[in-house]
Amino acid sequence: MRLAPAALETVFAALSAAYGAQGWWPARTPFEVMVGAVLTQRTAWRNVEIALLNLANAGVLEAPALRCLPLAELEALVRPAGFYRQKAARLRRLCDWLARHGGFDGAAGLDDAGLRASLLDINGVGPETADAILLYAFRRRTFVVDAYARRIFARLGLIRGDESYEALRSALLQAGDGDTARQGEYHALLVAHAKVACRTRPRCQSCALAAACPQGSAVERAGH
DNA sequence: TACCAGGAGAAAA
DNA sequence: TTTTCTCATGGT
Repeated sequence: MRLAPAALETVFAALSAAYGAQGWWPARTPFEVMVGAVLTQRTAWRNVEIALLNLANAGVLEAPALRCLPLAELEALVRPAGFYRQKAARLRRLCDWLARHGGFDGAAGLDDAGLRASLLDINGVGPETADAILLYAFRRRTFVVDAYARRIFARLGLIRGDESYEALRSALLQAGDGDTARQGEYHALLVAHAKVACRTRPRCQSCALAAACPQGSAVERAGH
């Protein structure tokens, strides 16, 4: 599939004007990015924040400390983020992976494709989690195709919405010529927009993309 | 009260 | 190979 670069640019410009600079990802360290990426799987970010605060207060928001923590204690700390048994095990495997690769700096020695493949090899790290980690922790160029991106681009009529993850990622990468910082900003703007306006039940009256969106005009025509 | 939230992997068909 | 099921808490 193909996407028109101009369409992506229009969306970026409108969202950028509406929401301003996002400065993502909300984390202080690359490791915190990685932990947040796992914890936010199918989970609202506010619940992730509670779990992250628990980890920080326990002094285990760094890989070596978290790796040594008994699993039951880790489960208790990440419980507010939901799916806590799975996520504790996934965080543990992520720490094991870091240790195997000589820490963050060691892993950063891998090239883009090698790093992505290696991350995807971790049980519990799928394509979206891997891309979030690649983009925001390792600053590699990729596109995070999350539920928000899928929903917004589908409502705009730019995609069908049921395409495979890889098909969308490659189309979005090809259409966007931005550098890593811009890719990160793009995804952050999509998240902001999905939370404010393009929610599950869209609030089209306050939508910065309404002019370009079939959904928005449909709502307008219906008199909402 | 029911629904929803930035997935991923295993099991079943 | 594709679809369905499971994992779970907390806010609206």
